[in-house]
Amino acid sequence: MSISITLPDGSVKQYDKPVSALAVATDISPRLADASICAELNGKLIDLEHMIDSDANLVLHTFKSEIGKEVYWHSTSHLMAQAVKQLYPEVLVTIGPAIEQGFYYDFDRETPFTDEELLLIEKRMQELSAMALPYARTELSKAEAIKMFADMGESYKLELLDAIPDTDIISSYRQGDFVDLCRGPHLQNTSKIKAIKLLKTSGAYWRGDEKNKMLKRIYGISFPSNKELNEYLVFLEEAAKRDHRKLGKDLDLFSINDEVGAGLVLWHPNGAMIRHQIESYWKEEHLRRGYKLVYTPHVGRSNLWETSGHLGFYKENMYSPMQVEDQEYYIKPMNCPFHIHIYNANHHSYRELPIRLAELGTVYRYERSGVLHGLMRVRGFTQDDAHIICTPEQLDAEVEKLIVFSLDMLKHFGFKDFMIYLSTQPEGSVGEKADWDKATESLAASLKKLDLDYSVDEGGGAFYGPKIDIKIKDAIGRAWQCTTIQFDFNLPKRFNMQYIGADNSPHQPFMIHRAVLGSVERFFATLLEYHGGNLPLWLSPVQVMLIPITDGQFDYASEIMEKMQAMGLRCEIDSRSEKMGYKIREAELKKIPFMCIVGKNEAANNQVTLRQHTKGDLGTMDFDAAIQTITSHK
RNA sequence: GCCGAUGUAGCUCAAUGGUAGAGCAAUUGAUUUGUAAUCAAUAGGUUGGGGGUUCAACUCCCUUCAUCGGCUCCA
Repeated sequence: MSISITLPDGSVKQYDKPVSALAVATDISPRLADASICAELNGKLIDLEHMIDSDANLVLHTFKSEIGKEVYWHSTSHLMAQAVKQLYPEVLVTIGPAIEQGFYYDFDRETPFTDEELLLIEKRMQELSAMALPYARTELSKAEAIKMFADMGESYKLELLDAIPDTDIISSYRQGDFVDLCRGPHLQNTSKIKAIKLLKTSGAYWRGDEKNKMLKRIYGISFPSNKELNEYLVFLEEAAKRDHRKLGKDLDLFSINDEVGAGLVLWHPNGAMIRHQIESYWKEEHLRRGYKLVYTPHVGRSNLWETSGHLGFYKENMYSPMQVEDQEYYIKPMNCPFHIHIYNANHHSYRELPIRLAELGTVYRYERSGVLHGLMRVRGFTQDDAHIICTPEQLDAEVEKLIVFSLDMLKHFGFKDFMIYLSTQPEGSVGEKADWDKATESLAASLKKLDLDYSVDEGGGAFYGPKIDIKIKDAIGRAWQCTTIQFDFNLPKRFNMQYIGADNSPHQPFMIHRAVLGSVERFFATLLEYHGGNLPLWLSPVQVMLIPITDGQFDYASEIMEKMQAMGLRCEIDSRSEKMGYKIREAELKKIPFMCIVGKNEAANNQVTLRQHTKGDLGTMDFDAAIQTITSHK
């Protein structure tokens, strides 16, 4: 008997009898064996103890791989469930998966877990880890599994089993006195889990449905060493410093005020200047690419929203109507109906298409109180909206242009990592299947042509059309949707949009609804977090702070400031009676890109001393040289 | 909306039922300074709002609003 095991580097190991993945790892190096978490046998995940009895490709996973982390955290969630069951036997277990950063487990328990209890659970987990309990896999029939979990009184597990076909083989994992329904794989034993931190608790609906009972969730994370855990905790602290809500306060960019209302943003002068720069750039780019700018009202008659269908499908996100001379008006949650009426105000020939109407349109949506989040999720926000109205033949080219445009613009702001999603037809959608297929293919084809990685969100489209979304991550790795490119099979029909074709008869155009930044508020927040508040020169509200060393240089500093302002630089003078070090410190804390220090020497020689934010002193130089240095930064 | 936590001066935070306080910021004065905090004085509060318990409430209870972390939903 001969078994050949091929490893990812192409090397082959020969065995004359069945061998475990762990043994193969040991043959490569004992250190690898120690670090290994699980393995992938011909693409299927297995436990390290799994015996390999025929030729196979084998990949060993350590904590370095995503899969390794996932299994590690999943095993930790089992460990946590064991600790919880030991401490609180009355609690029922439900599910406990690994997530992007750590794991959670949902429990059914009347009282919430307190911080003190979290510490107790953590301590028990450490004790259980020290016992090095093996994670033992058992395979059983569904009937056996039902009996086992019924005997244990774990009703949620029975509910999960219900969804599994009767003939399937079920696996369970047992460590010590705890057994859980689980596909696996798992770590060899609990001692592999070295550093544990339970982070927070929350409520979570059973199976994610708000009609179901709310369970008590515990989130945690674990690492193979304390060093890694500490690094992670430091990362969280660093991320908190980049939080746009903190930066917004520290840099005096915006505020949200109780008395004004939740989810309504006040843009302070500094924030407004940044926003102005974003919007100016946005408008220029749109004009360069054949868009027409439009402006539309903030409210519209109820008839409009009836025609558009919003009162049917979007009402719970709309504010109550206001009465004006016996007519009902609604504040707008979207800009589309207005743009369509601009299109419909005239007849259009196929020769005019595509028509691209763009607007920074402020909309208001009712968001449930628990979901508001700084600038990321608000109740009044400005979409960088546009509607592209085109013929079916123009579709592919327009979609491709849009994706290129979106990525170009996001890159201009410094973003590099995007997550792209293609969402397809959901249940209960409007429009013809053939149209959906064509539009979805068009989206997919463009993404492929541009060689972009994307995930498919099956059935995740809007009810009116498929879409492409681009998401960007915030400081702690939460993804927020920015760009969205959505087809609309609904509104062109509802508003009877038409163009006259080459055949001299009316046709219904295709419409794409899109936002590149998503909303100015959310984009601003993401931008701020991405740069940690250290915005590039072109976006900084104050670009240069002039720092006279004594009152004697105030006039000279004013002269410099006027010259800079004439060149379009945004600068201010710190004329307070403070020491230079103090003024520098303040300018650094305000993250102003450049400081221009002028003392006796500079004034006498018509020079300035430049200092760059976070970089320090750049030396004394002539005015022109300083300008050149400053403007060489974008 | 649901689960949990939190709400004290502009900001960051003290004060566990017994006279609301500190640092920074602000104002005023002094200081005229060479690369991340000069010194002093002054002012700043219905302790988120409302109600209750108590001789007495920042502190305990109820309610409401907001914020934070999740769930659900979404740009």
